[in-house]
Amino acid sequence: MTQTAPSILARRIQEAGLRLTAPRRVILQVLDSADDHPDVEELHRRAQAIEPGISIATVYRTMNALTEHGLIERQRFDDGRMRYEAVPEEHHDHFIDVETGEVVEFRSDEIERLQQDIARAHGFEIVSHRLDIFVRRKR
Amino acid sequence: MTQTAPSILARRIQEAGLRLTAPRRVILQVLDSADDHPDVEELHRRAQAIEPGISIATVYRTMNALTEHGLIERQRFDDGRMRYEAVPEEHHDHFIDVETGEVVEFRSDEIERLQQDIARAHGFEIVSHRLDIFVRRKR
DNA sequence: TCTTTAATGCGACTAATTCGCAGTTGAAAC
DNA sequence: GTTTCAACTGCGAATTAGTCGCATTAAAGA
Ligand SMILES: [Mn+2]
Ligand SMILES: [Mn+2]
Ligand SMILES: [Zn+2]
Ligand SMILES: [Zn+2]
Repeated sequence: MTQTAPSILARRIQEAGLRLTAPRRVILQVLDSADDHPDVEELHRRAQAIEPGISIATVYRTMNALTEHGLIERQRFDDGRMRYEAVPEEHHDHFIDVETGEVVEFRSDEIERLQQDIARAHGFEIVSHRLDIFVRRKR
Repeated sequence: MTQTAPSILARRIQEAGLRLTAPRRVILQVLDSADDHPDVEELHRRAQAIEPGISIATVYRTMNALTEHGLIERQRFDDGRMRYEAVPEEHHDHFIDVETGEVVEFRSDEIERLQQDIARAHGFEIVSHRLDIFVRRKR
């Protein structure tokens, strides 16, 4: 039987003590082949395309489990919904094009370092942060 | 009759072509005397304390009107709800203490400038941005 | 193969916010 | 001061994103 290549996340989900179920296999495959920042509804749509019958509740629960175990990253831009992306090699922040909705990633070591400095000066240690820059294309 | 001093926002709301109604007077008074980042439920609670009978729908609608006219600033930290604050003299970003929920404001001209630089390098112009730093007190 | 218990699908529920509607009222025009 | 009328209000119903209870299924370790 031709079977889909095992997801990169599949290993990690089992290492985390989670079960690798059929719906999860599909969701992980969707996540592996995503290079954007889909929300649950979009993930569900993509999962359905591979294997109809997967419940949206399962997508929600799976994404929660993955997030809690640090296997995926969760973002909320400006519309209400949560968006997901693979845990990146290296932390990055986001430009969001207000006209198109397009998301562009960037990283500034300088900004990261300045945040550390400012937090320290306030007697805080950083747990996490989010820098969303809403932009439009210059012309 | 002793009447509350007219809200600073009262003038501006009329300049914006909005009506200065009784519920709005109360809400504006609440906003003027707030120095934190209350959500709608908290604003409603405070408004009710001054004048019972004000509907939460009115608070929602008023905050939307104020936001649309740029008379107030709207934030969403990490819980789902929207939070509001007076439009600040000068833009600032936020530390959010993950243990207490406390919000501390800060401003870094350097970070602001770097954002401009990076956006420009990507061919973007910045519409707005948000930098939320989730922290805990160092000890 | 057996057993245990996490995971699933479903539909009901919740929380935050919006909306339709009938009645009220600010404020501009008389 | 009175009239006028669209903006605003309170109410409850609707919407949206996400969670949860429950009976059933099925991973995966023994
Ligand atoms: Mn990203
Ligand atoms: Mn602030
Ligand atoms: Zn960053
Ligand atoms: Zn800033």
